[in-house]
Amino acid sequence: MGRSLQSEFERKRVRIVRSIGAVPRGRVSSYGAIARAAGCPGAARQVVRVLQQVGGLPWHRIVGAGGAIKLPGENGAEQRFRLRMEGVTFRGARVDMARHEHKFRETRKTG
DNA sequence: TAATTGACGGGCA
DNA sequence: GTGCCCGCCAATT
Repeated sequence: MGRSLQSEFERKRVRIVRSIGAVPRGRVSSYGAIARAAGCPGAARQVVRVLQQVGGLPWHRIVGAGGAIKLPGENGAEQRFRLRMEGVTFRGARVDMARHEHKFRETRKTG
């Protein structure tokens, strides 16, 4: 097969990028959930790296487990602002995950 | 080559 | 609810 030019890491990164991009407006997902959806369970830190490196992604829709905003300082404030602008509601300092967590669906046909 | 660093996650006191 | 520890992965130093 001809995809040998891409390393395993690069392919994982692509899947992570696509998973992040799949989170619709008004909904959120967590670092760990994105990693799992991309087929890389346990690679939450890798999701962070992608968010930092790749532009044009809905970075504000990615939060910590339980809906915690993990960005420090002004960046965290902007994330909350952007989420609110999309209609996302909070429960204290955290996103109301019960209402806004995005559910990824498997690539299974039998749905 | 080894140690350190991060927008992490989960278990436990 | 909070703080500490350990596991996790890759890039940097």
